[in-house]
Amino acid sequence: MDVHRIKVACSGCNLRELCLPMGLNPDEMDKLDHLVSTRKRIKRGDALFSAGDSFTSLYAVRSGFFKTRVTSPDGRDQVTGFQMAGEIIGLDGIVNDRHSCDAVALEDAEVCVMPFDEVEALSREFTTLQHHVHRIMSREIVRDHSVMLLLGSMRAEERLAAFLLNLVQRLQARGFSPSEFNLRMTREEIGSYLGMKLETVSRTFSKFVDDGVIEVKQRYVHIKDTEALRRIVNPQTCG
Amino acid sequence: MDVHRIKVACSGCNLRELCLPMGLNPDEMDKLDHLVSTRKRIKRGDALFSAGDSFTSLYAVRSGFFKTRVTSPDGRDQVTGFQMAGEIIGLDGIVNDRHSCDAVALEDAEVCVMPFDEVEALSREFTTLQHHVHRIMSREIVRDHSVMLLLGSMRAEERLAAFLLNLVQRLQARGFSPSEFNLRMTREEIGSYLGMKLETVSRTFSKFVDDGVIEVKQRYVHIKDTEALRRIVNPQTCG
DNA sequence: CGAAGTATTGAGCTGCTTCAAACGTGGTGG
DNA sequence: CCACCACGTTTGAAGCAGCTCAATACTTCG
Repeated sequence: MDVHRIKVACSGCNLRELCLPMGLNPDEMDKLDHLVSTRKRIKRGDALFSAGDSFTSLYAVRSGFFKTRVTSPDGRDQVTGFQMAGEIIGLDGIVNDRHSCDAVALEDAEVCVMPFDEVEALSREFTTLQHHVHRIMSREIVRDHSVMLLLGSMRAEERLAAFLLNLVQRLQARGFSPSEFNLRMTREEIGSYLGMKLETVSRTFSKFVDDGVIEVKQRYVHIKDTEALRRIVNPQTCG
Repeated sequence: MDVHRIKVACSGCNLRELCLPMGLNPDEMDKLDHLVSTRKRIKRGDALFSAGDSFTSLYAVRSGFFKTRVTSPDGRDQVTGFQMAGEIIGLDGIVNDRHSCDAVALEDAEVCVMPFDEVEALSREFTTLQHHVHRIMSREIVRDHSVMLLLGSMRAEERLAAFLLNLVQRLQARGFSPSEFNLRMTREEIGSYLGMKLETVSRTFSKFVDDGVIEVKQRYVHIKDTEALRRIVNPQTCG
């Protein structure tokens, strides 16, 4: 666990409009800079934390890409999310002072460490920050509900289409192309997230390619027809 | 929307050890009593709130039983949870100031209304309450992750067994029998929650009955062999 | 008592999984 | 530098868990 102390400021971070400092005024931003005093590098394949680890901090992804996953007592894994720059990891740990999932870097990554007791202390001072923390947790709950909808009532093609649209939308919010990107995760990890087997993920990709909706070369994906993907997610919406 | 003003106190509530006031000292409890000044009755089948409604308050279930559900643009429903006495509903609304799901009473119910801006104000005063609110949101996130595990990687029998065990465990925490209860929801609602069709739910119940694990008569369920249910959820855990 | 909603059960079908084989691809060490 | 190996991906073929469709029965309530 090597924590690199790097002089860092939220106020100068290019993610400040996506991340925790969103909407804070300069004064509040100053205080936040003090809170987020350390960063931590995680190498590809390493865990930022694991289920059972004691909970101390939230983490803001500064660069790189993570997956979170839960494991059942008999060893089955479920990927519960993929996190990219500006997103917050670790909220699962608050309730029991222990993490209940693993957070694994899918590529070399860097996170901002935010000790949770300091987050709480600062939240008591600044209404804006307090409300923002609440919004971040609520957003996670709403996101989880939409994953439940996906897992509970969509078919394989709909799941993959929804996944691609969600990914591209988040990448676009970060200034990347709305039509092409490189996946950071394997077919198996996508499958785990979407509740399907890796072979089904692969076949569904191939189906989309055959239909001219996307181009795929290994991890590279080019979305040729976003509207077609939308139609796949929302079949026969008439009216 | 008829709001009944009832003189009510958290301090005298028999759910205080399960609900929001959990772990507060008498002084803090007094303040909370002031916050939770109104209750609201909801008749069976009616919605406490619906997706799109503006968000103002959290609700603590005082009596009765709710389901929450999300609906996709093309009209598919997914039940995201069942809530019983002492549980908090409405956290989904914080992020966008609008609710993103429906909360529907499965039987005549009563909730304590907690205006969220007052919850936030009081949280700034009392560290205990602040942390407790965070824990409640975190608990919801952890719960959602375990539902994702269920939906993403369990088979029908495992899902239903996990569902029954979870239900009975929560009922037990409220002083009810650990082995028998009446379901408040239909097979279809169970199926929606568990990502299976109502016929499959019914067949799986019948299977459990044939195996001597439970007795079922319509909504009534008697768990005859809890360990067997545990073994179904966690197959071949060797060691 | 009748009607609407809920539950059970059967039979056939299908979408996804399983099992298997072959094919990249990227990293490593001879 | 290239051969090799581990890992990830694609594709095929067969099987099956859960779905669909359908008929019947039970329960509740006006």
